[in-house]
Amino acid sequence: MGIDILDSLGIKVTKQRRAILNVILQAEVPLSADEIYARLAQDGTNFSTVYRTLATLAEKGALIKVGEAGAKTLFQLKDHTHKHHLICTECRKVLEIDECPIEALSHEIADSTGFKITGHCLELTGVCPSCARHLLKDVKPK
Amino acid sequence: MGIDILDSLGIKVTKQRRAILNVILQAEVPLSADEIYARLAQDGTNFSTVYRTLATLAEKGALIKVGEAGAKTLFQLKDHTHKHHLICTECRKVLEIDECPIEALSHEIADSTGFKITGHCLELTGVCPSCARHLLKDVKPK
DNA sequence: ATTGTTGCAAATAGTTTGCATTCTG
DNA sequence: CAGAATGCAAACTATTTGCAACAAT
Repeated sequence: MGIDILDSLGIKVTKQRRAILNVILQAEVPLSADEIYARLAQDGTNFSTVYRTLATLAEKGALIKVGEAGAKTLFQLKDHTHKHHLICTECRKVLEIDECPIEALSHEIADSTGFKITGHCLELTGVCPSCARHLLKDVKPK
Repeated sequence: MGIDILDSLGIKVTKQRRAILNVILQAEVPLSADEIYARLAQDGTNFSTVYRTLATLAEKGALIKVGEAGAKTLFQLKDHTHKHHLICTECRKVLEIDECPIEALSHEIADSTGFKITGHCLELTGVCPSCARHLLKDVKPK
């Protein structure tokens, strides 16, 4: 599983890369490098390898980076079915959003700016219902 | 200049804060902490103070953070006139985009998810005309 | 056999923090 | 004057890199 993906990118198929890709394939949400590393612990894959593999996969276009400015980078499959995220600023829970109002916009912008548009990132932040409840009771910790 | 902003946030007006805010007010594009620090060099404002001030201003809602995941955080005024960005992946040039197709979307999403939507971030990436030209000639460096 | 990939440890980059000092309201 | 803000240096966190050993094509 995932071998075909690695193969089709024209990079060597190694045990580590398969393992990393599997973690990502099995995840329902975008993961950070250290979350991926944690789920890999038994396999004895090195942290540097995780970073290098993620960088390679992102460069080859198999993964995309998401996440807020200044926060840990999250990685997810560059999915055919294009998804955006809604992130809870309290607990960091991530929800997927279906709509993507950008495709249309991007042609327009390419024309007016001369840029070759290669990607976009749309993220909404908010407070999820469960955190909202806690915030009402407790004084906000930290 | 900018004093009224600080005042209205209910925080103390100091020389450093005024200087930092002025740099931001005068910038036409979002700036990173170190860019702000650089433009402040003569004023002898400390780097920590820059970070602390930016954090405070962002917390109070006067600034927003933008920028790609994993890259340096950029700060800009939270403008009434809501702007998004188009960033060149080669030279990091930043262009502003006028349209914001999100406002409408966010009500819809708030309803369906129960989240209280507090913000959003939309960014497009691409290659600017000038970098596109260079990429044609040179082999891409690095 | 050759070249790309990995592990390890050390280096960076960006950002945050503790504490004594200084300044604003 | 009291509490908030600053400077400085040191701590952190996330990420990257040099190099020798190793594995995939």
